[in-house]
Amino acid sequence: MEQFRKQTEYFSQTVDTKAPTTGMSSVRSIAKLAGVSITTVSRALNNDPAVNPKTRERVLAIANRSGYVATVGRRATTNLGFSYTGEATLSHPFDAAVLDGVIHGADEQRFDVLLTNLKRDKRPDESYTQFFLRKGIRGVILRTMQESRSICQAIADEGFPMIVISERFSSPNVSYIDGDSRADSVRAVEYLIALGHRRIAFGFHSIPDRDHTDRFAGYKDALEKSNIPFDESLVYRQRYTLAGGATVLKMVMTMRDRPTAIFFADPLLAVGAVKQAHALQISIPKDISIIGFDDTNLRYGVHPTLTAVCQDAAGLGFEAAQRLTRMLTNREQKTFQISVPTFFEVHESTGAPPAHLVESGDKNQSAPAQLKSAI
Amino acid sequence: MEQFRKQTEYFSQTVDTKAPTTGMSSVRSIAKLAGVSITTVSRALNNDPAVNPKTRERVLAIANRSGYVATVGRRATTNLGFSYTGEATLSHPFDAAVLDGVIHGADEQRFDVLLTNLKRDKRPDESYTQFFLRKGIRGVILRTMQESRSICQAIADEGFPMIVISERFSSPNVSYIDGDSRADSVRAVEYLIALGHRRIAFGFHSIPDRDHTDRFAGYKDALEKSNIPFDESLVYRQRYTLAGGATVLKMVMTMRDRPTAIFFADPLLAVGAVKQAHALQISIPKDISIIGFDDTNLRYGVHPTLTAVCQDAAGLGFEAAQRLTRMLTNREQKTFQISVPTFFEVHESTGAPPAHLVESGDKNQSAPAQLKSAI
DNA sequence: CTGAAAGCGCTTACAG
DNA sequence: CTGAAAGCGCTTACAG
Repeated sequence: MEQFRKQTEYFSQTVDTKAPTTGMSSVRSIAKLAGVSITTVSRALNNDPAVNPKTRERVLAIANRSGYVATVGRRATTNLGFSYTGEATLSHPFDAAVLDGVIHGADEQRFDVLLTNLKRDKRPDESYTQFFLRKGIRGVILRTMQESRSICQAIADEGFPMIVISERFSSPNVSYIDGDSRADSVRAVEYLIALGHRRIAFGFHSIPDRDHTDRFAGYKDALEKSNIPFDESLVYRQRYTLAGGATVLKMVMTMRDRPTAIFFADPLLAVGAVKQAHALQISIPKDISIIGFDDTNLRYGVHPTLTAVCQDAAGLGFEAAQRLTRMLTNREQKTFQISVPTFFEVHESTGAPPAHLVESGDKNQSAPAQLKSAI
Repeated sequence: MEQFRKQTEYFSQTVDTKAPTTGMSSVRSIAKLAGVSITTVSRALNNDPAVNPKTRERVLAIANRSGYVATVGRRATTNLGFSYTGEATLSHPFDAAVLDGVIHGADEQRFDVLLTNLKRDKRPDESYTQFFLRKGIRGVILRTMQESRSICQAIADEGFPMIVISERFSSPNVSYIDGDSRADSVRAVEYLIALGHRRIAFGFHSIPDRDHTDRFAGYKDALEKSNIPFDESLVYRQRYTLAGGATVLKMVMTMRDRPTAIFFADPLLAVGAVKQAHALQISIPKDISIIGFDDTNLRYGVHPTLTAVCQDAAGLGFEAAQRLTRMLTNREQKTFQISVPTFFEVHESTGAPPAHLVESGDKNQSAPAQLKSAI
């Protein structure tokens, strides 16, 4: 498929951690390597509480390293897992696009995609490896949030083949692929500043994740670089819905000394704000400029077409699935840490601020000192 | 989840075809029932060409009837399949919403959802039952198009647990759940007629499926009921994209004797048309009325909010998955044939036609005789 | 085209 | 907490 061609990688590092193993892994081969009986291997794989924790750990580590695979009948499974470490957010366009990409990325090596619920099904006493083996999953693609990042780390530590989508990890053993939106967030806000905006609101969703944290940081960076004091009252946290975006717009427009531009870190918020502006007969960009974020092509669905920081969510899913399944097929173990830069597109939702709202004097002048001290 | 509460069924019939079976099904129990050895059962399940086709068929039928389930290790699989009989269209909002519903519907009975590619993986010589067993799938939810409907029939004929989403079948052994949009399509077009519209265009996507065929039929019904001659030149087939909708709008607006309203059978087409209208500074509904179709909540994402025929795609997926997994858990076999009516919502994209484009004379008068004879 | 029997991979009483 | 051995469910030469 055209849309899933390989992306150029700008910030990519690949670490070989193990040579490919040879031969098929079985309870027998694991038993030999672990120096235990096949009985113990079976028990360890099935989480029999009788097994010594140390033994269990050793067996599972060898199982992962040797590429042990559950069988349906006598055949090796070909399931690629797709799991959330926290709440599933599949109704969000980002996730729908990622999954679409994952399915196509799994195509080449003829893997099927199994959607599993870690939260629902993982027994508290079993390891992640045991859980995935039980589901016939050979490798897993993970979606995570800040508060459940440790689960990704734990899965990687067990040595189970995995890759996280849209988070970053400093531990070299955790594979991930993410879109790096911070630089373009800076660029987006600087673009607004260059157009003459000084009071710029920021809207993001209320679930803490790395993407939104990055974009928030980019927003603050840009303000700081232009000596515009950061104003907490211009920051809006909302649920990622159209209603959330509409709320931000309504609040912004009714503020005293209102902002002349809004940068949204979430596609649905941006679309909801545009919609609300139409309803209130507020003209974009004449009355207010809006920059959105777009994981797919929602920016083209509204009028005016949104100036937006964009990433190809389907591409991230495709890349993750293709790399992981190739790794599984070639029986090798690598770690991928890939950051794909976003791109910034200027369309029609941004322009100069309304004349009557611009402070008099030099546009490049920094905000007055009393504003700074107010923070 | 609030959004996945059980829907009221208006047109539902449930047919009991078999009493629940008792005990676990195995090669041994199937062998006994089929009067063959376990060797032959194993061969039949694995599609060994040596097996007599009649024997194979008998064995597979018994396997389905007795609820034979592949095992991972020694455990029964809990995979609910989600498959397309033709091209996958997961990037469409309808499919994304359906899948979201399926996942939540599978939750109650703790099933996982396995996305498989029939086209890619089914070997030409194996039966559907064999294919699904090989994947560890216990029941399958199918998405289909007109030209691959026969695959759904074939799967049902084999006796494999299944349910089709969004098609209808007359054979009593094929389970389905669909949204019935014909009546509301009539209502939508009649609403336009009541507002004074006479030249009403129809836009739908180019992939022949039952939903769109229904809506087209509803469109024609409504015209006929009001004695408005059907005009093929007002029918637009487009790919289900924003660009497709934009094209329809541009073509409609440049027609001689142009339509004053458009009824779209696809959400993306409708959104694309609204967007294009803004770009051309065409006012909705002052210059043209638009009625869309909405599987999710896209109608709220554009301005003006779209008057639309709506269905809850996620609800269809939820219902299908919940019924199928309950059936599998209770080891019973039933057929479901359920039609959930759509609903028609009047919002802001519809109004009276522009005065200068309305034919003089009584609005309720039928079209001139010479137009009728032109068909 | 079919089956009895050996075999494979895994699990599970039983024994220690 | 562990293992030898029996057993389970399925597959696969081998024989006919």
